[in-house]
Amino acid sequence: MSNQERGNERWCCSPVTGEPLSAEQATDLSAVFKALGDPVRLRLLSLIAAHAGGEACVCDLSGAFDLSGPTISHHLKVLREAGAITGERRGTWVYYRVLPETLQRLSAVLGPAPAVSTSA
Amino acid sequence: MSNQERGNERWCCSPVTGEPLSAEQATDLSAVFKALGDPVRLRLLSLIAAHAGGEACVCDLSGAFDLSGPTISHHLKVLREAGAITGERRGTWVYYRVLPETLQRLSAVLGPAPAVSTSA
DNA sequence: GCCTTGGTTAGACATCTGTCAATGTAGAAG
DNA sequence: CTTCTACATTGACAGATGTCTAACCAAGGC
Repeated sequence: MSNQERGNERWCCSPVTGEPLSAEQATDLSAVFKALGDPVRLRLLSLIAAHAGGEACVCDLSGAFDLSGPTISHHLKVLREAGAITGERRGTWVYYRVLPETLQRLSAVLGPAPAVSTSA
Repeated sequence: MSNQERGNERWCCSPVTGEPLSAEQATDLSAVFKALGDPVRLRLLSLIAAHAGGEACVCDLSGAFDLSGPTISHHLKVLREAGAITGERRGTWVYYRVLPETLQRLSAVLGPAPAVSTSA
């Protein structure tokens, strides 16, 4: 089996308790987990997600950390490249927002996830 | 690790879309995400979870990788220390199994929570 | 006792990662 | 055009991480 293309095979999958991940699926998913595997990035993500309007500019975020601007910028880039967030420039500021489908994918893999409404 | 004050404060939390994680929660959770942030470990986890009986010995696992025994052992240790799996020796073999509550905790944080109230 | 098999531990080493200071860029405001 | 603010990129560096080989421990079987 497993003639996986970038379709469902590779991106969506039953929980790990179902059948084992292929090497490709694991590589793919672990890249996102890795991005979340840093306290700063995980907090950045949650700050963005929880911010009013579902988006936040860097200026809203950097105040929560004792880190330099470039470091925050670096972490945001990692999250962006992992597909966890997107950034859009509006005027002087850059607004970030979460990409829910990426997080849902992880959630689905991890577990018996709370019954999600909108089908698979 | 083990006995942290398991008041819901630190261990359980609403999805990131709810309210931002505290620094401690983020540190705690990111450690587990980090453990899953490696293709080999993620596949190990899924192989264990999907194995018959919910457990697998190292001999069942190492065949799936082009890695030395010690390397597999190292990854299993990382997963164990992150609280994702446990290992138990029975006779000659060591059997590993998944700790579902850890995975569920991650899933809960990531999850868009069943459409409760879309307050934001 | 002595091997053999299954697995972990200990070092060693190259690569990756998080951080910062310095510099660069995009837009707004004089 | 110049300058200021908001962010990003570059380059450097210490520390973490993944991998290996070699050595070690545990359980059986001879």
